[in-house]
Amino acid sequence: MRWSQSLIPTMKEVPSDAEIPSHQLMLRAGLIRQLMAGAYTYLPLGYRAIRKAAEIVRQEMDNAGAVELFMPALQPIELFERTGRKEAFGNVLINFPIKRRDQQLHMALGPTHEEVVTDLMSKLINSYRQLPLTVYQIQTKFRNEERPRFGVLRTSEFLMKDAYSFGTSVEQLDESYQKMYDAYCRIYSRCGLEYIPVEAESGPIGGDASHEFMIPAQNGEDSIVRCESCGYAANLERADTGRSQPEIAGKDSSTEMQTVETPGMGSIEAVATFLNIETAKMIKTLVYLADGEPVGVLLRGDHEANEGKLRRALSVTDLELADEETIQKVTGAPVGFAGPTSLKCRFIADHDVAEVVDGVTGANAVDQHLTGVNPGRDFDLTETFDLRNAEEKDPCPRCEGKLSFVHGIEVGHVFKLGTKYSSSLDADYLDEKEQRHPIIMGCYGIGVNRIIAGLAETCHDENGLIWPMTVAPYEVELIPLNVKDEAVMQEANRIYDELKEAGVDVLMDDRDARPGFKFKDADLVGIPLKVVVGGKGLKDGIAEVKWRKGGDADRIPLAEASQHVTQLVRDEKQRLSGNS
RNA sequence: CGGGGCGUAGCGCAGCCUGGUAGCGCGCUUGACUGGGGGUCAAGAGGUCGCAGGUUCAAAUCCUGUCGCUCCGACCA
Repeated sequence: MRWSQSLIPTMKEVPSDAEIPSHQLMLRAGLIRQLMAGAYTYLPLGYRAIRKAAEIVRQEMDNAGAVELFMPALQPIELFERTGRKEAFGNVLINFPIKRRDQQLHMALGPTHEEVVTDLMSKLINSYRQLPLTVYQIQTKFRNEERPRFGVLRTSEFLMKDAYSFGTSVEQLDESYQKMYDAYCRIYSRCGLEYIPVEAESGPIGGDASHEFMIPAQNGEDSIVRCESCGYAANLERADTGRSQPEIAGKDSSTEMQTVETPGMGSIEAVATFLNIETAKMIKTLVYLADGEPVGVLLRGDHEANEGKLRRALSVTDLELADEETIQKVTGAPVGFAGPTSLKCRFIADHDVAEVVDGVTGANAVDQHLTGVNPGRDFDLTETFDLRNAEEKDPCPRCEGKLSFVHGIEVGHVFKLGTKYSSSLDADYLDEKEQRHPIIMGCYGIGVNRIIAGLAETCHDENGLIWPMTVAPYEVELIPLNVKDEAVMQEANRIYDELKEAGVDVLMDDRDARPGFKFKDADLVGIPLKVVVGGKGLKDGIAEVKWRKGGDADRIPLAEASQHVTQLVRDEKQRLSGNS
């Protein structure tokens, strides 16, 4: 492609709306342009990168034995009603009524396709002999994001590869899951991404195993908890801590429990400041509604509740913070003054609560707190749980190590679904004995746009993007320095034709611009290999070949230039693809 | 959904407080020079100041409303 014939609107200045590097660079390098909040056009360069990433995904899916199909983005709302996800998605599900003749139809734009595939399979699968089966598609998904942000990272419309496995047994599911897991690892390495597979919360959907694939990045939305010594890695939502139930520490303390006035101080911060104590001295009491029943949750003042852990500890599916009315009823006080000593409902406590000695907690009365409170003495405490978010330096759940944190961008998620959808949508098969069973499913997603955004976010320097060879919109940028110099153009055109002939994706900057200008644009756009043909080199009969990522230029005789470059491109792609 | 910020030329911004001719840099067009890291000179084009209402002789500027974008937080099968 000749630059002059393409549409590559590079920008020298940083658009004011873009905050994070990937957003700024994708805009500046002419990859994308915004239509509205959460919706972007992929310009020629951006779209080529998307297609390259999608092709890698496609190849690895095919290799893993999945078959590609293509489902409608338009879906009847009834399917979501049957699985209960119209409710679960709520406002995130884009849906609307449309008129067709004298009928009123209600449709949704697919936020994902569990319903549609499961419905499909309920019609196509009858026998265990047809299973296992894994299908996938690469398709646009729609979600009404409450808050689109970070440029292309969180949008209302995005390209996703979603795969679904169908099997007759947990063993088949495990096998499909493992194949997808392995394929994902290959996909991210081939894309030149640094990635971490982490244990993940599978959400209300359930399932006993789930992994997310994360790109470690400063601006990632997710917090990843890691152990350097054993390699344990989990999403903060899911991360266990290696803490165990401690001795109940203060039950023999001689400090007396006392009531103190804390007018208007309904927050941990306010009370701690007022009493001039550490927040770790406080016992925070949160009131939740667990499957409709009020439950008190005790945490140390400086800790955060982890709702996934709470759900598991309480064995409930529905969990939300209680409303003011419930809190008033259970504590006899407005929000902010709850404590365990006279709570009118059951409560559970985190391990660290047991270690608080002479602590401070709510008195279950307006504008009053209690000091000198000791677990086991002033309120019953015999059993404690891991209920809070992991924190830096917590003990690892798997070894003797300590936990540390990194931020990550989620680029993939695999999980075992079980029979949630097959049960509600009647996707059954008959086994050898003519018994009917729901199909056991798994589901596996990859955000294709996020691969691109993740690369932009992590692979760049102060001058611009630096693409890996496998996903780069073009593999080689050919830069004739003076378009008006016939000798230069003759050589450049020859090399351009030869590279194209050899199957190399080459972009030639044939614009009549000054060299410095073209160099700057080349750096911004980040094509991995640059070939410069200019007057100076021409005199010596050479072209300069240089990697975008750095290093000196190689002077290659003009006659060998295209062959040399073709080999470099092949070697680099080979390197990123490993042995496959 | 709660809290902040910003809407003035394609992009980045000034002007608004204290009402009276709409400006700067980059980009764009034409020409000349120039030609190895965003070059120089000259001449140009480009704006319902987000939108609607109000106050005023007069509104980019003051008031009210509204829409959009954005950041922080909540939410995110």
